[in-house]
Amino acid sequence: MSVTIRDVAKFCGVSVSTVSRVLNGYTDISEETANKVFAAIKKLDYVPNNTARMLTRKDTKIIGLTIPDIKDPFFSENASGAEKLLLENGYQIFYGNMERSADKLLNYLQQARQMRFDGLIITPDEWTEELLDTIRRISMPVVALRRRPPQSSGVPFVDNDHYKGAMEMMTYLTDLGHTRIAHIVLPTGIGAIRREAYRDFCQIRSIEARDVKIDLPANKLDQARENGYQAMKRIHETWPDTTAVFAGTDQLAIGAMVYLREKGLSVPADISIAGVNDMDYASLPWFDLTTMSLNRTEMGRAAAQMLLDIIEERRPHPENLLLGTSIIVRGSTIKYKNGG
Amino acid sequence: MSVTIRDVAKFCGVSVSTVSRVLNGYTDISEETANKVFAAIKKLDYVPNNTARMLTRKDTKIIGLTIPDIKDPFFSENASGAEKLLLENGYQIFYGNMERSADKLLNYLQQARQMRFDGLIITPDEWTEELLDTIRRISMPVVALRRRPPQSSGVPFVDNDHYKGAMEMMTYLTDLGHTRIAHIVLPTGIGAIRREAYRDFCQIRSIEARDVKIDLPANKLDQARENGYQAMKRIHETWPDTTAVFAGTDQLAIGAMVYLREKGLSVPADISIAGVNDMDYASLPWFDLTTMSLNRTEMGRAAAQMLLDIIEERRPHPENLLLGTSIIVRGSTIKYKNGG
DNA sequence: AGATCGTCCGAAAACGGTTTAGTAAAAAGG
DNA sequence: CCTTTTTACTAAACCGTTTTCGGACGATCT
Repeated sequence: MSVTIRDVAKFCGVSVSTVSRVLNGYTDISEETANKVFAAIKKLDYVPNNTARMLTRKDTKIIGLTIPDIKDPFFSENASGAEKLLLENGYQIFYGNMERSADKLLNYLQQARQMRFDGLIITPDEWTEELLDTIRRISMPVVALRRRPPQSSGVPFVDNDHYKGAMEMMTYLTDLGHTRIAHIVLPTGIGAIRREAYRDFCQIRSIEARDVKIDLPANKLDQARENGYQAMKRIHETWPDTTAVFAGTDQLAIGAMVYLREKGLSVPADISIAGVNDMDYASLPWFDLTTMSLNRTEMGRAAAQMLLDIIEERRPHPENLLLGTSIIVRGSTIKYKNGG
Repeated sequence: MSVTIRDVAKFCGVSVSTVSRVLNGYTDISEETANKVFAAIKKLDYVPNNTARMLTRKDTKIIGLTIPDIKDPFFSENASGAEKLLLENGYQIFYGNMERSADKLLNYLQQARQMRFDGLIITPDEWTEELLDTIRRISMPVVALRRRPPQSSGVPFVDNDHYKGAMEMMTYLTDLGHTRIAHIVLPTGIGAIRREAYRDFCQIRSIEARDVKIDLPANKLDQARENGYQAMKRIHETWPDTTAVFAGTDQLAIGAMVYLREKGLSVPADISIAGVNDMDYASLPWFDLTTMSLNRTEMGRAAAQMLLDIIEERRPHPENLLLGTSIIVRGSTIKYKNGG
């Protein structure tokens, strides 16, 4: 069919192993032979068959990277951060789009095993027993992104420090003078962590905790805006004197804004709103949204670095990594004005 | 290292070829043997080595899918449409994130060749000679998405019918009574097609063509909003009596709205605005954007179908495919009111 | 001159599957 | 009862690389 290493060898009258050596940059080759081989390769338009190469070598230089939902730009940025570092280190990336399905993930892990990937970066929506079991069985380096695995699993992971971030946001809001602050909680592990921070904060400052949890399963978060709307409605009906809302997502924040707009309330004059993520349209003048910004690409990069460290055995048991977040202050939050 | 087909064979006292046959569903196997083999596979937790399998077979059941920019949700939806169909047909998808770089694409094609993919769906930003040459050399089925290749290339492609869609949009706007309609042109092939439609339309209806082209290279379209702003500025300064704007993208449309907002002009009272794509936030009440909606997932699906047809030789030379678009009417466009 | 040492290269054995060709035993046909 | 066909399986070649081991040959040392 296509031209093989044997053709190249024959063409320039050397052995197959010599050609292989040249290709892999061995030094025990005379310059003359090397040149002959390179010329032949170009002439015959020879391209090594990677599947054959993978078969003999123990490594494949492929690492798998799962994306929970390819339509969500957040994950895309995660991915591109990881990709960059991996490419620089000579690895190929095999993306897997999970579409928020646990089965797809399980299936992807099997594929990864069949193809003998060198490692995996995964972002499961949930850590089930079955998942942990599969990870154990495929016996390949895995690092987790954005969803903390059980400690017992031994899977290292990287995420933003949502606890600290939420604390900072709450500090910022109270510094503005707000004391009646509601919180819209995502139905995910991250949501839980931020709620913990929120409640801890409320307790420390002795202010009332007003959190509302989105009641959607984690695999349907794409209707975030509608949920923000509903959550804001509940907040407004339950605690009408709320002066600030910390939403678990910019999407939720904007959903909340839609509700307020309908009710004729204005942001930030009547109520301050903050989100999380710094999505690209958060800065539009209509929203001008104060938000807790996460290190999107940096996270992916860090996870990739951690994985490489494991694969190339620079570190046997890397610890978990929590990246810092920052508050981006925009116009949707202002000082609390008594009776204003 | 890990358990191979030979281990399975030994374990249940049959030959390697028998196990292979069982795995591949051959019928000349007694039920008894088959069961023994399946049991052994489960017991030993055997997983076939896909790289070895790929080496002997001529097909790999892998198809490559390039994404120009993983951060752009438009392409993501393309991809997920294609992915669905391909998975259903037993293919794995190997995504390639091009980050708008022609070099990355070239490199990806080389990889595809080394790994012996069965086929490729690509969305190049530009059709260069080098690209065409590489496609020719890798000799594998390719279909193009969203960027029309030169006819001579023989590469089939699928896209939305932008010419027809633009015509429809212009018809819609003139039906509303507008005659001074500006058009913001994308600096891509698609932009050119729509401009052609726009100009043809203007000529037919004897109205003035007012098109402004974004002067950004195709690989920097992420600043679309800023460009929409600038384009609207130019329109407003050049033709202050413009009553409607057809923007090449929702992003551009929103950028235009930002400008108008700054100038104290209101949409749609002072000027009607329409976009293209029906991005998820187009429906937000602040924008409520009339838009030309494209078949995002359907496109990907169609391209995948076309590729499968070629690979499985159902069709030797598929023609190009142009999908229909539709106008989604929202509040950003209204009837032209003379002196209103 | 013989022993020792580098340098450059080749033969052959993997790697883990698939597939072709063939065979022994059982069933069917005459 | 002998031949043909079918059934259920196996041996071995093959896919295209990498890698180990060793060999030839010229240079250097004693």
